[in-house]
Amino acid sequence: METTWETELRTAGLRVTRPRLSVLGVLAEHPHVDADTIATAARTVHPSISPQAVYGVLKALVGGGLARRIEPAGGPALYELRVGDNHHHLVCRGCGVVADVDCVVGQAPCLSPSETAGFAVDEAEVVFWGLCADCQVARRTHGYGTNSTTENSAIEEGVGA
Amino acid sequence: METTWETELRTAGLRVTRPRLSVLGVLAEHPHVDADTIATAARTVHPSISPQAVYGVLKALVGGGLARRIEPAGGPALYELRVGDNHHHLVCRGCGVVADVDCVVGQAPCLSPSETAGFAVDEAEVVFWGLCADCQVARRTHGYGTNSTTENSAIEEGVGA
DNA sequence: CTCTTGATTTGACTGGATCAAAACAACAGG
DNA sequence: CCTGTTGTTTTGATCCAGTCAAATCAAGAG
Repeated sequence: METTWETELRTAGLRVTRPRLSVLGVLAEHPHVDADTIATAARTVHPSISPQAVYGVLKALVGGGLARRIEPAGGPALYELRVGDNHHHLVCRGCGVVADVDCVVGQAPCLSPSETAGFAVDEAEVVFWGLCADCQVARRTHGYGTNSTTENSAIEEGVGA
Repeated sequence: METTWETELRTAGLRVTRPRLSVLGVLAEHPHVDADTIATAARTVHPSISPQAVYGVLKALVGGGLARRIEPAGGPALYELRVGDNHHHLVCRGCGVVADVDCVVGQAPCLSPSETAGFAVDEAEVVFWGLCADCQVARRTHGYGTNSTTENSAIEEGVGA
């Protein structure tokens, strides 16, 4: 598998280094994670990696088109490997879990606002806010979100496609 | 005009204070501004207002449903008075200008992802990214975005409805 | 006018992210 | 295989938006 990443890195004109492979490994296992979680997870594979190195790697990956950065309001930025297929996200207000959703209605509608006001639009970003299944249960059970504040990153869930 | 805001504040169960009226005044003139710009502008009317007071006021306004907070990726949070009508935003990658757009296709489509993955969705946030008219010209003229970095807030532009 | 309660001020602090310079490693060429 | 160049990683400092807590102050009820 790593061979694939090596190829992709080279194709993007990036050198193949241990930190980069570690980060790619983490991203492959966890679809939506923040920089800090990536650093922690990557350290199990490559102990000496520093948080700043992770930022550098992520910047390089995003720049090279291997990863995508998403920034849900009110939280740290998350990174994912799914690039190229324009898909959107479901974010849980309770625990911060992010799930993928394929483009809402086919392909085109997402990219055409009624009035562009002179803007040259190149991307439509759609974020659905709500409560994930777990948080709905928690809220009904304990009266108010309980398992919420504890872990609001590092968790992930893949759905679309 | 202030009378209206006084009424709205009271209706929301909030006290009518000078800082609040100042902030509302700024928001009425500038549809999409960040907290810092609001503080600066409000100071022309009420010199002694502190940045933290602005955060407090904004929090109160958002909590009371008088203002809405939007957080475009990569920039500080912006605030606007248009609440209740679900409209979306066009953000310029060059200068950060934000313009309003009415709901893409009528009302409903915005709220139905193809797969909810068990989520109870309550809001669909749509952000269109692109280049505003000015930045398109600037980019074509100077080869690369020029008037960009200088002012990326405090500017605003109203369009939809 | 006075009192209560909520709002503002002041000042310190957090967390995510960026920057710059120095140490280091990938990989092309000999 | 060895060497040099150049892009990466490290280290450490720094920035900015935003938050928190205690003290002061003013809105509005009585």
